[in-house]
Amino acid sequence: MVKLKKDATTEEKILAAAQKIFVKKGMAGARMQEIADEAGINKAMLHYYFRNKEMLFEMIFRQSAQKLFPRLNIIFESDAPLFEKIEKFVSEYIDVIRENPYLPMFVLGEMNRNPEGFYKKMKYEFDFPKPDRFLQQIKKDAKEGKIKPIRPPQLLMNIISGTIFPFMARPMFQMHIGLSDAQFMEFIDQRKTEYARFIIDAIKK
Amino acid sequence: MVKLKKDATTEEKILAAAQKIFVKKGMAGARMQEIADEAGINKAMLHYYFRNKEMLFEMIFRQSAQKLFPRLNIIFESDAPLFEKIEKFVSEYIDVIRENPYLPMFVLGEMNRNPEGFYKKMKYEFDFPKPDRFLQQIKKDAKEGKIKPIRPPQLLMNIISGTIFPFMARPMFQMHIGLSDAQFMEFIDQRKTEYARFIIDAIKK
DNA sequence: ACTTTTATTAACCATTTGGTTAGATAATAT
DNA sequence: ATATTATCTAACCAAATGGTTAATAAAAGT
Repeated sequence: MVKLKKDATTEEKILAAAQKIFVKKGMAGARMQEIADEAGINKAMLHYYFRNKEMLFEMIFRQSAQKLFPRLNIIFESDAPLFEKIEKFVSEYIDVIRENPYLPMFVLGEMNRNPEGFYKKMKYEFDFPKPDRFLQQIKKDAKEGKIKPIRPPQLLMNIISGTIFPFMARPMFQMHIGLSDAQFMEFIDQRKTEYARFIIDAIKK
Repeated sequence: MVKLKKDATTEEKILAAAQKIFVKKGMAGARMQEIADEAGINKAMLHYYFRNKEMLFEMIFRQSAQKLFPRLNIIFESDAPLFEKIEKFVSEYIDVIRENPYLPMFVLGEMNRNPEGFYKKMKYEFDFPKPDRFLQQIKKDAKEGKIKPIRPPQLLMNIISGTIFPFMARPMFQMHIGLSDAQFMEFIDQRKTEYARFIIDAIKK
């Protein structure tokens, strides 16, 4: 319907439109015609530039995963002390998602529907966040008594859950507690600092 | 394909099959024919018992939400002390989801795709969990200095995130850390007790 | 017994949807 | 200028898909 970027190349317009539609409706719910309309071009162009729906989808999925994951590594791989890393992770990652609030539901949802498919592809194709070092750090700090004993994967899961989940549960949460969009954003803003402190409080001695 | 309950009524068979297919593939991805096959009946029966796809879907969605939410109230409304409530919530709710691991993604996903639609319907149609009392309890305990100061909705979100999210991120997580299904279940089992303790550690003085 | 209602099926229908094609137009090279 | 290649469109096509129908079998009333 509404095309945003006027002077973008056709290919870019398609990708932008496809991103929007796929992310909102998923692979199964997205319609090629709708993507074409959104991009303001003829449907045949989609096939001209990207062979078929599946390939276009894969493009978008990869692009989405690229937006979502690589930044993790920057934090995971840094050699800051644990608490600082946690603070950085929560704050920065919330920012990332706030700019693309539908990405987590899209990526995890599609992954859920077709786990094997992605397993093979993704792992080798781009730098997937590798939390090994981060896990090691937790293990070490726990052993040295810097933090309470905790299983590293559990802590990692805790951190990520509290960061990502609020966006996935957003409609439910807003409807439930009765929050406006602005109030939800305020809630998220508080979270940027408070959730890291929460985590740290849970593990510090 | 494989029908499980032999002596179930046709209507039950349809609901069971529809549940399975809808929850796995979502409204858009589910095919009426596939549901019929799964139930081992003629496709026309679906329309005989449930008018059309949308109504069948709504049936399943409601049924799913019923499985997922009402138990929350039992815990929310109880008058146990906070820490006990948290322990109970995490443990019991993980059990609920473990029996229906795809429900959260299904319910939240569909809700995301069509927020307005559900807003109107659900709120009045069945007892939606009302965390008011629980939030009040947190507020009171914080004010009385029983726990560290924390905004009640933030704490609520933390509890729920860590309980539900692991199931939604399961494929990603397993692929990522390299866990077998058995190992993931073990991970979840640990979580039943450890996550409540984690939360409590974060808020206790 | 037989009439009526309920349950079930196979075949069919209309629309949607992903995808193709033949041809036009614009850009680029020679 | 002319040939060649890349970009784009309208019309079309075949398969998939939600939904219907007419006929039949089974159950329930009478």
